[in-house]
Amino acid sequence: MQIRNGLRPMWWHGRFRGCGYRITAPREAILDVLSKSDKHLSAEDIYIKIHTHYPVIGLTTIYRTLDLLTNIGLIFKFDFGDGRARYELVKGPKGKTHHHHLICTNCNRIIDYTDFIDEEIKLLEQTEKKLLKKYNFKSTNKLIQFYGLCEKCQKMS
Amino acid sequence: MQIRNGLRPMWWHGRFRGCGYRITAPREAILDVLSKSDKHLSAEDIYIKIHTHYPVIGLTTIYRTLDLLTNIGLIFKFDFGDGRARYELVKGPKGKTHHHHLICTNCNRIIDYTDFIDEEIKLLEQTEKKLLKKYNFKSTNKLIQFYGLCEKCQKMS
DNA sequence: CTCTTACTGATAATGATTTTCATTCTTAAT
DNA sequence: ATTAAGAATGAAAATCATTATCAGTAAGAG
Ligand SMILES: [Mn+2]
Ligand SMILES: [Mn+2]
Ligand SMILES: [Zn+2]
Ligand SMILES: [Zn+2]
Repeated sequence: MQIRNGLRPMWWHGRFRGCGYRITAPREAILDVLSKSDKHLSAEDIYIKIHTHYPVIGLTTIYRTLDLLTNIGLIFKFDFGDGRARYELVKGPKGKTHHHHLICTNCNRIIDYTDFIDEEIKLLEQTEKKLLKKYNFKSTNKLIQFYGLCEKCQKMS
Repeated sequence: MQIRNGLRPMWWHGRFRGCGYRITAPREAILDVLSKSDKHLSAEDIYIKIHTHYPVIGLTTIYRTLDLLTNIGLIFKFDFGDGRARYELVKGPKGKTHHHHLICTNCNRIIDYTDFIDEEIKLLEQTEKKLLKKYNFKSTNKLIQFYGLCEKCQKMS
């Protein structure tokens, strides 16, 4: 397959080894695509990006790998309501982890927003504690999304 | 078809007429099922419930009607990540509108929670305003969900 | 009651994701 | 470096929720 661009271990190799997973060309390629994009890519998006360079890698493997990466917590899987899952590296280049999404219900544009998050996070963590007490529900993830119209789509309506 | 249980106009008839929609037996049946359940029903759930009594109504119509009801704002459509959409009347019997969801990622149980919402809503509305200013994004809906393990599933792990 | 056309349901189509299974490749052990 | 075990892969077929088609039905305005 010969995709490896050098044998230097990448930052995620350790995590993989620790879980008993093998490091393979498709996995390298997929993580590479994800880490070089700031978009919210679907499985097919990734497939197409990789396919131009390495036609060998199949869509099945993309799905399997994305599942794996989601499970070990390296990527987030989102559903923005357009019928296909979208994926995003948990840590962007600068380690910015927490952000939420604005979703235009007209053109499906996704806007990341990281502002005003501190208060949100604080409140949500409080809430999590209360939920644990009252419902015995141990929350591990929280999801916040705003649906509406983006600037462009407001003008057209 | 003859499902109408009486000719008395229901609370939602006005809304329907106003939008130019017709009042039909399948629509009555679907709204009836939804208003008598406190669960989060999928299209098929509803189909099965109705089908025992009125085998005439097809799944296609269920989907179409749920779409319609979602669009005119009578019901909410949710995706809890199990591959099928789930629906819920916007107003419960007592008019309780705002609530969010705890989702067990192990057994898929959904817990409604209405506690601690006031602060949340307040914060979110603040945030909405800020988002409008900064991104010119006009939010119409917000979604909050907590993912984690319910009481039962914590014990088993 | 009649007419227009919104609504319906059977059926087929779609399209994202999963399953299957024979083959290939990673990697730990020799 | 060689080898052996089994994890990972990809082509193809299968799933399965949702949507599109289309000819027939019925709501409801006049
Ligand atoms: Mn994002
Ligand atoms: Mn609910
Ligand atoms: Zn838009
Ligand atoms: Zn559970």
